[in-house]
Amino acid sequence: MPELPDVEVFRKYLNRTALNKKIDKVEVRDNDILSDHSARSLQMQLKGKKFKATKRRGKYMFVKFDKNAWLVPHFGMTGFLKYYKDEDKETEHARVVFDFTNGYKLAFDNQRKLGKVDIAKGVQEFAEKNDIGPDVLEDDFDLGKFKEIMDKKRGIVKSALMDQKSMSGVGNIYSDEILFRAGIHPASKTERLDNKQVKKIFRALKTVLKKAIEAEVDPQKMPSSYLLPVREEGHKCPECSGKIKSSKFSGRTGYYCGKHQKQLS
DNA sequence: AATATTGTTCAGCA
DNA sequence: GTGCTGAACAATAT
Repeated sequence: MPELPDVEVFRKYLNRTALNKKIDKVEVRDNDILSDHSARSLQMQLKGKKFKATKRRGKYMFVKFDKNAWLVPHFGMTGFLKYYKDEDKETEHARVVFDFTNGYKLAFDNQRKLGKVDIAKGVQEFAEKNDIGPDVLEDDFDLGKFKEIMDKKRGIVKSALMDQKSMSGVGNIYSDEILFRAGIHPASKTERLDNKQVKKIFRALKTVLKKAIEAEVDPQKMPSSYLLPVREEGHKCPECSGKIKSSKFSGRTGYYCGKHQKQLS
C-alpha cells in the first residue's frame, strides 16, 4: 500500500486521532523495526511527550514530539496506523505501540517487516542524510524541475519515476497509473521522450496522486477511467478498446494497456 | 508448493 | 566515480 498517497492518508489519520495526547509509554514488540536507536532510548525520548505536528516527504512520515525531534515512520511494502482503545481492536501485526494517558493506543502495524521507525532532528536533515529527493506534490516541484530531472535520467521511464533519489513519492502502483494516464509505455526509454511526453507525464503525476488522496486511496472511489480498479491481466482497458497486459520492468511487475501505451523503439 | 507482493538497499556491471 | 538493473530482505496469500 504505502506510496505517497497512502502515507498522506495515514498522516491525516494521525492528525485527527493521536495528536496532542500525552504519551505514557512505548511498546516495541519487534526490534527489527527500529533503525539505529534502541527501544529503551525511544521510550525515554517519547515518555511524557505529545505528538505536536506532522509532515511528509515522499513515502516518509514525520511526527514532531519535541523541539528538533521527530519520529519518522516508514511503512515499507505493507503497513498502516491504527488508533484504538480496546484490546480486541488491536491489529494483527502491531510492531510498535504508543500508549497514551487517555487509555488509547496508536499502533504502527507492519505485516512484512520491511518498515522502519526512526528518529530525526528534522525533515531536511533526514532527507539529506538518506538521499531522499524532492517530494513530487510540493508546489515548487514544477514542470521545469521535473524536466531537469528527467533530462539526466536514462533507462526505462517507469524506473525513473520510482527512483526516490531523483524525486520521492511514486512507487510501483502509481507509476503504472501515471504512465497509463499519459499513454506512455512503461518500458519507454527516458532519453527518448520528447518535451510533449514529459509534460504529459508530469501532468498525470500531479493529477493521479491528488486524486488518490481525495479518494482516500480506495480503488473503488477512483475515477472509473483509472487503471487502479482494474489492475489485472486481460481486463478490458477503461480508456480504449485494448486489453491490460503485465510484464516485469526492472524487477517489478507493471500493468499497462497494450493498445494506447505504445512502446518507443 | 512454488511464486507473487504496494519498498529499499546493495552487488554487479557498463 | 556514476547510474541502471535485479536479487535479497520478511511474512503471508494464492
